[in-house]
Amino acid sequence: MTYGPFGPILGVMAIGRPLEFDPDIALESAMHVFWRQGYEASSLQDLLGAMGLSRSSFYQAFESKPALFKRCIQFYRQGLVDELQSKLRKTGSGKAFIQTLFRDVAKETTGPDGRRGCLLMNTASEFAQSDPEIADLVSNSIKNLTRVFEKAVKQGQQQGDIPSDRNSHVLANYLVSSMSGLRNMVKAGADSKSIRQTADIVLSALD
Amino acid sequence: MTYGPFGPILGVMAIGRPLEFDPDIALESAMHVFWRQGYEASSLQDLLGAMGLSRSSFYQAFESKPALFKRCIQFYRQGLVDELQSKLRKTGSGKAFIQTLFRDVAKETTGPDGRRGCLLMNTASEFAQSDPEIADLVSNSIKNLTRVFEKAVKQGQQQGDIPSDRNSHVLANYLVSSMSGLRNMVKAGADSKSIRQTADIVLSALD
DNA sequence: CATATTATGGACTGTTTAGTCCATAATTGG
DNA sequence: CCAATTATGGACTAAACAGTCCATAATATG
Repeated sequence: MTYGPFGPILGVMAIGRPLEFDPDIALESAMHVFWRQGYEASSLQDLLGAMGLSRSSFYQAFESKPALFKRCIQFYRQGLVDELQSKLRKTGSGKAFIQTLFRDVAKETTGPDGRRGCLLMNTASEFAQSDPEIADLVSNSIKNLTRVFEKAVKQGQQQGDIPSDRNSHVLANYLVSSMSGLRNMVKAGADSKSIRQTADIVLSALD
Repeated sequence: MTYGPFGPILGVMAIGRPLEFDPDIALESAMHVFWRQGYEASSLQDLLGAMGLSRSSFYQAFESKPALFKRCIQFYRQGLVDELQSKLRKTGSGKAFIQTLFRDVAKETTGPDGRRGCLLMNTASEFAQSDPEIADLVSNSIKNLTRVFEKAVKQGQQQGDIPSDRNSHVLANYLVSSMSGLRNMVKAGADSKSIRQTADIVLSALD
């Protein structure tokens, strides 16, 4: 019994011809296309090119363009939340974690991956409430994200770096909103210096 | 000599068959479509329907879809800046003007025109820097907008309502960024109460 | 080696897209 | 009333769009 490059899963060998691509890598490639260009501006051809798939393989594996997009959002959310939680753990200080996060937005003005914002906020902007399923997906993802910020705020309060009389949930909402605004300023063409200055004012709410 | 409904301008009677529509009203109708749906999601058919024009009349008067969009952005910017300046004048207090503006975002969660954000920020989000002409248009429009905020901040400082040791330009950038974030939270589905709470934290930077 | 099953490549489809063209209508000026 | 000019309606076009279909390839199992 031989094993294909992407099987077996849980010891169950798939029957029939094996996939010639890694679905997770293809999904991630598609995510980057949507992240850079948005949903409407990403054609199936763009996506197939980035994923390295033929139409047949794509439709067999991902059902449709909207279905792919929804999976991309979940994939993005998962990666983002994991990354933030890991950073928070490593940093130790709740306040320092938040400060670094906001100050680093100034770095997003350069490079090939600069000025692409956050996929969740980009999607909120593109769809607003026009598609209920996507609205739900975005809303829930942002709630997840907010929970990480809230955790960081509470940690900062316990560590004596953030005033304890503040409502951590409200502060977390404020941070998410501010991050969204900051990143949209980057998209609008703001330079690194003004982003950094704005970030510092945002952060002054934690003092 | 008779006068058509939209002529003459400056006493010059146009030769040939007169327009059957008001170009400014048509432009405004198109603007609302782009505002609600974004550029890519607005088909020519959507636009023609809203403007009440045939294809021929449209292309004769507005050249192309991208050309129309650019005019819509300028139209929006003009209206927005005029409206804000008028409000600032009427309010008298620079700080109160800013406070009202931010607190009123909470009202944007309801009604048919709710959750559509700001056309300029929506466009920044949709295009980022992918189209140089649009990037320029958005960047300049935001600068205009920022100038109004800066004026309000300076006024507030002269009136003793905002600390004078703060850089008014940096504060203005912060306010524009925060407004963008707040409105994107509205698009993401945030409720009126949390928007109001976030707005109040944003405004605490003026104390 | 045969059969069952799934994956793949490429051709194909119907729809929608932005944009063009032309015959006709409505106006001004002579 | 006629010529010049501009506007309009509607048919038309070529390209792009998302999605389908089918013949063939590659694997596992018996």
